[in-house]
Amino acid sequence: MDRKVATIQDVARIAGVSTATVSRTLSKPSVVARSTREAVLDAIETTGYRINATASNLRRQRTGTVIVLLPDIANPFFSQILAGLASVLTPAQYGMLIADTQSGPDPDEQLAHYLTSGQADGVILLDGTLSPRALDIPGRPPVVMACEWMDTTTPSVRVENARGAALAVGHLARLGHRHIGHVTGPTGNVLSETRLEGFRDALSALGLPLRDEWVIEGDFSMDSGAAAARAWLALDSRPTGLFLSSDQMAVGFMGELQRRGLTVPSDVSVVGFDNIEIARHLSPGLTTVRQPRTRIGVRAAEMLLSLIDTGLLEGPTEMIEVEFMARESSAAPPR
Amino acid sequence: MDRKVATIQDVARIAGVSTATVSRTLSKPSVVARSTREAVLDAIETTGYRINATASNLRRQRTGTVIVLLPDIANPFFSQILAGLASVLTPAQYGMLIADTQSGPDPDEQLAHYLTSGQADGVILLDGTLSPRALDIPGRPPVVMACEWMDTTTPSVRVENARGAALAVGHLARLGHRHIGHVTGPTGNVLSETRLEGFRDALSALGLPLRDEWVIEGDFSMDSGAAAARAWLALDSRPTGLFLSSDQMAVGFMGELQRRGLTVPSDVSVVGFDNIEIARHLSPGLTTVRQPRTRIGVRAAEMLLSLIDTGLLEGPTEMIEVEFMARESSAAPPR
DNA sequence: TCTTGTTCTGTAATCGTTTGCAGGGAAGCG
DNA sequence: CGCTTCCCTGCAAACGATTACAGAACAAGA
Repeated sequence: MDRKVATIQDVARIAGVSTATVSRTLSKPSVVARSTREAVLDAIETTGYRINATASNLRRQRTGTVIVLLPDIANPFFSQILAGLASVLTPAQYGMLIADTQSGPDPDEQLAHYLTSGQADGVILLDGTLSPRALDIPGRPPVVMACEWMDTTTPSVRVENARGAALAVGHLARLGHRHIGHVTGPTGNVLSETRLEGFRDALSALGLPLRDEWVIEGDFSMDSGAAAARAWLALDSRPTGLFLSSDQMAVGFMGELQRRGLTVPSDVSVVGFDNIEIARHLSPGLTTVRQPRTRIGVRAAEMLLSLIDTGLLEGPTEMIEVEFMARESSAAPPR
Repeated sequence: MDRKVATIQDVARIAGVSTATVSRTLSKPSVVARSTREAVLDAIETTGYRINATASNLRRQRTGTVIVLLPDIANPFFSQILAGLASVLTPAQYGMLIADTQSGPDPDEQLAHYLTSGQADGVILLDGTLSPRALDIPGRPPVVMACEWMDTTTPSVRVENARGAALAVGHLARLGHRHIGHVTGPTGNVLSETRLEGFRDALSALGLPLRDEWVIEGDFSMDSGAAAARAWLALDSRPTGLFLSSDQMAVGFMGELQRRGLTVPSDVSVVGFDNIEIARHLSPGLTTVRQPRTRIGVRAAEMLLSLIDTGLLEGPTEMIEVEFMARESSAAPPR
């Protein structure tokens, strides 16, 4: 009976045609005569034939797979980007192979492995800390970076990080804050650097003071946000408004302050970055800069597909707009 | 030069042996003579040869891929399970293909598609709402369910959901609560049902009353938690302690109450389920039931690999322990 | 010397598709 | 009626590996 899965040969035999015709019926139906096409489709129906992707890929010299390399699968920030990627790749018949750069030994090595192994038609790279030299492989499949980036030549999808920082600073300034601080992401990360720069530029454009001790180092995590809260408390002169480079840090920051009996925004105004889902469910709701993460994924996937199919691209980098979300965690400074 | 990627033929030619020998050098080195082995390895080195996975898989009638089917990629709850899966599958040379059951049209159809398409050597199923009939496919690859489950025959990894509920109820009762309510997950979901049942059983075991209106329907999301807060506020007689079937709902619940000026745990004690990262960063810290999600992923992957390799399994289901985490969101009821 | 066994290697078939090429037949045209 | 053109279809060669089988070389034992 069904002891074996049907192959194209079985279909061909039953339909009384050659395997070539069956294949063509599936790939370009327009070139086969209507009557044969129907016979073939009937035979496919009765046999329950499903095309063997491995064989097809071997013959067509492709893999039907794109690899998504991210620094940390467990970080929920990426899950929505994955959703965006999947929404484009799945309909285009590409599978998404997910790999974690942190789990293996050497991340650069791992990238090189995937680029040379021929296991993928393309790579989506979400980790900007790899070295650009790792991409120096002749004949490698196309690579698109998303969120983070490494250089100006590799195609990438980014958000307006500097503008987001400026929006945050402008908002705090408009509320009356003159002493504004910042909690950064990890050093060396392009996002951290770009947002910090945007923060600095916005301050000086507004003629506001910037003290070194008002820039507290974090690493995007909730824990580092809680640590930043303790650092802020320990300051002699505390900024009244704070822009944190990620919502996760803002959550940790506010939580730590509240557990110590302080109140946001009465004691300090807080602005985050990302607009993760929880931002509007917190109390107070977290003022933040929205990054359309699904859209980032969608655009990155579209760019990659275009590179795979045509090898061409309109522009090397695509900039995605951010949007400011004012909520209750920011208010006028205490007098 | 490097215009083409080297094949096993190139290696064979350079090493002066047949392709069979090259293949053997790679798969079982012990059967080839030491001198030839070294010559082959040298040739591999100079050509930069990498085995073509597609061709190898075609010949060996496997795919080197397992498919992970989950209800919603964007849900951060799953990302840590994915991390656990990856930590086992990647070292075992399996790729992880991620697919979303909600994105496509008919989830059952989608599962059937993956089971018959021969695109995977195994399937990890994280969605228990599919119909068990969808697994009724002769010769299908092995399937392991994780977190949720559908029947007693399909291998699965679960946590002690009923016990978790009992721990939550016991904790509240010990604090002095006599009126305890519950916010459920979506109806039809096994986790919702099992936790609800555990909740009911625990109440009656303790001789505590259960009113129907104290069971509020949710769907695991933060939004539904906020909605539950409004429903709780609208009750004539409100339970003083509440067990919510997910931390996300607890977050939404507490946030909504706090924004309306109420205080947790003074006005109501809250216990969640999952112990997501944010639980300990909230203010007050969220009392909850910990599910070791990485471990769930690890065990599910190990079971699947064992099924793929040997077709055997020790037991059909594996139960993972939960752990109660008392924090500040629960306290003695208001007098 | 002949037989037997061991160890290593090569030949060639095979996995299930896709696709360039060529041929058969019908239709159109002069 | 002959020639060209156009559809449609089949033949057969790939794609790049794995592996059953057989054969070669050599050593050891009788």
